[in-house]
Amino acid sequence: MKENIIDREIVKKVENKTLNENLIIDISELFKVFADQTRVKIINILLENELCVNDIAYLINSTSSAVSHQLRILKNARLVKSRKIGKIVYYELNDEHVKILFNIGKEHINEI
Amino acid sequence: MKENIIDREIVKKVENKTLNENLIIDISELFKVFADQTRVKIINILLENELCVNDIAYLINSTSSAVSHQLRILKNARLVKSRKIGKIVYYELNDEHVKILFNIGKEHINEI
DNA sequence: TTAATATATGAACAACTATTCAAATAAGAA
DNA sequence: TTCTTATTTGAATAGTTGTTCATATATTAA
Repeated sequence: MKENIIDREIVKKVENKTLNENLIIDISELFKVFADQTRVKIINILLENELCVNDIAYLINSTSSAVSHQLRILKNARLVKSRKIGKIVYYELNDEHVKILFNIGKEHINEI
Repeated sequence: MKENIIDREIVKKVENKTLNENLIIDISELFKVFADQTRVKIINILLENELCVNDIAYLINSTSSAVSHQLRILKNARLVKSRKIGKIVYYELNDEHVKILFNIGKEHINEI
């Protein structure tokens, strides 16, 4: 498992600033949520409007079941929040981080 | 597949601003690269120093083979670049977007 | 009450992916 | 040359995950 060290000085320097394991896990878990076409499509159409499950499904050409599953994942990650009016559930983005991450991702793509 | 439309007015409004399919795919592909603990660990230790494969493997307690596989994925996504000196290959982050995405991800975690 | 609609949920399946292992390169040392 | 080291690579395996399907729940209308 452990490999030989090539440059001991740099390794020691870096060792002192490594983030703790749990933060690394949390960060990768957050990005996992963005790592799916369906969820990115949902985030994209929610950028400026709240929408209900059926309309989301219609707009991304999917089923309400598939969308509902993905909305649960987005909600668990605190990326969307919802409010219920009668039998309709409206979803919207939870905060600015979502938009910022989405837009920086888009920037990176455009500059490749 | 197609669901009923609940709010036709909003749906029409949103339909006119949907990003094209390819951009959505590219964005989700980009975030997929961040969606793995090993790759996030690699990005984390490369934030301030370039490092060779063996030292990366040592620092994240992995093998050079596993790291090499992941570095290839990071390189294909243009998130890292490398230079070779003798038999040693040094990897560093490719641009500021990587750091920005990483840090915004971290911010989001800290505010949850 | 019954019927229809919107959403949520659990299980099963198929597709994807990270790691391991073995082997192959590539470069320097002996 | 041969040996050792650093890195890469391909195949196999195990674990993960998104969609589908059937069903359940919740709300409104009739």
